[in-house]
Amino acid sequence: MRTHQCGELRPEHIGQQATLTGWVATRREHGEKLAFLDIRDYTGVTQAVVDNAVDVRSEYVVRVTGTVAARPAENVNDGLATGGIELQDCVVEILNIAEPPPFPVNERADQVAENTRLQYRFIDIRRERMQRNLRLRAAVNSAIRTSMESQGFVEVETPMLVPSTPEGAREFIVPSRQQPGSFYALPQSPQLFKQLLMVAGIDRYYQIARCLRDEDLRADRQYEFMQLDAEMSFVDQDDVHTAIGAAVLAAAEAAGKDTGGEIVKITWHEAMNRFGSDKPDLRFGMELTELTAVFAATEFKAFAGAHAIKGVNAAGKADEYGRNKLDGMTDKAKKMGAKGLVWLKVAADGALESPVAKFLSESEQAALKEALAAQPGDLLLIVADEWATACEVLGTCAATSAARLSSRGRIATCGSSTSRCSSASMPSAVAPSRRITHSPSRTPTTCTCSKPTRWPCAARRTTSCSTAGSSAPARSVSTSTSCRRASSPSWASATKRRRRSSASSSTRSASVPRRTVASPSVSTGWWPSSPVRRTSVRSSPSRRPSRAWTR
RNA sequence: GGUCCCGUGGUGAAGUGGAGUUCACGCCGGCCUGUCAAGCCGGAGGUCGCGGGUUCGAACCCCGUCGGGACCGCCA
Repeated sequence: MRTHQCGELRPEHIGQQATLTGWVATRREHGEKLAFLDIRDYTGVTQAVVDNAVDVRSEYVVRVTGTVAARPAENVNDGLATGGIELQDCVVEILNIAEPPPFPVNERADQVAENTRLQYRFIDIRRERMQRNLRLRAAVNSAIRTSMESQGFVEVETPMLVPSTPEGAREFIVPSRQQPGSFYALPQSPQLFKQLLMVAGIDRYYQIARCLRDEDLRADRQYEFMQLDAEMSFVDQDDVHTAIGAAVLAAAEAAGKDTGGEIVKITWHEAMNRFGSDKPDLRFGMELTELTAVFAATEFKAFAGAHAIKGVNAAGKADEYGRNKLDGMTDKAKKMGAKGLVWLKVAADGALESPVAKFLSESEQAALKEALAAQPGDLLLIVADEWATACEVLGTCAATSAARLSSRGRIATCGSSTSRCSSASMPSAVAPSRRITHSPSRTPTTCTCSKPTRWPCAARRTTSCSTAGSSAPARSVSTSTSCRRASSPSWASATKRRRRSSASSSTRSASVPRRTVASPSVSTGWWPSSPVRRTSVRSSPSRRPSRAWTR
């Protein structure tokens, strides 16, 4: 059908006959006879010079046979990988005609409403960027698999149709045809099964698992996402870090990132202490400074007797932050549980400008400036509170102002890790075109895709380590590869939730009224599933009111 | 469940009470033999989401409704 692909031909092919297949990306006509056609496939475009009248339009699918020729020196296109050559004496065969596309099949489509792009997904994916994203995703997944397998992990797929699992999120449910009134749940994560695998002696399990959570959407949140899920037997914490770290590095390298070959380890305590966050962004250095000693003997009531006093220097930000912004930041700090937020601006003469400056002695002001390495134009932020509160609040302030800098390009961020990437995958999360009423007359097959799958930007790493009850000592890790929100619950709160959740799971699993009648034989692999009669879609009744699913 | 924002040719935008809905890209036709987002000339394409109201007059204001989006609640 073809001898080469559209991004393949180079000057070394000059003189050869070549046949290309692809889509007509653009057509530039000169008179009745001469036309330049850009033929596109996923590898790139090649210019074909057609000097016989052929009526081809945008997005026609064609096969072009011609001779690879050097372009005249003045017509070489350096912006194109194939720009040194062109196909001449072409015979064009139209394989399929096409209507004009509803939006341009190039980077301009980034401006087009997402719903329109989703409606014509087959056109959208023709675009270079979308092709690249899909292939990037495949490369990352492949690198993860290779890494995990080289470390002795066994890929095991767990079922999609399962009984309800006791986790925090609402589950998608699937009605049972055989047993009306009973439902399967779609897994929020493969949590339960992997521990059984450890008990069963698999030793090392992994899976790039699809997780489904029926929670309300956000711009960067989706109904379904993928997560690297793993479980290991007979290991300690370092073994887990090493194994998963290798996979994360492999994934980053597959994405073309320079990793330095190492993941820096710091303890949670150190992360909180230095950055006020359990997910610190090490790209900017706004570290928190311990100021408790500076104000040990202070008469300023807000500082006296505080468990911890932490400060951060937002260098050069004094002018940027007016009273309004500072008040807003103070409000935010209070909402986070702090008693207040002290700010001080360093004036040109080095004096501290602040509502509270008069309460601080000369020596305290001097020590403060020294501790924070304050220079004129700097904005100093201080929180005196419980240690955790002080750290967390200041960490948030620092991250906010750093993000503000980043968005203005004043901090170099590593590309895609902060920018929102366009959707790369097929629209996997299908949403009903209108509200599902769960009436028998309306079936989900009428659904249209309304929500894209947005694929990894900042991969949020949720690393959970838990030992599996009566099994061999095991460690589990889930590394989410989807864009969950950066403001998602902290490690501490997540842990609390997990404990609550798992505490309820033991009682819950007994209290869920499972049907013991002959279960439909669902061959999802190795685990027999059976539908469960549901009166609540919530898996954790202690946290939310039951909700009848009978509407 | 809540708050806010947006619906104008195929696409993206402008127009916020009064002249003929405007512009760019795309599309169709003509001219054009070295373009590469080709160029020049001409043309077609609109229920201004829908319904009601206010007004001499509504794309514009009000009410309702449908659709979309952002955020909060929610979400390992």
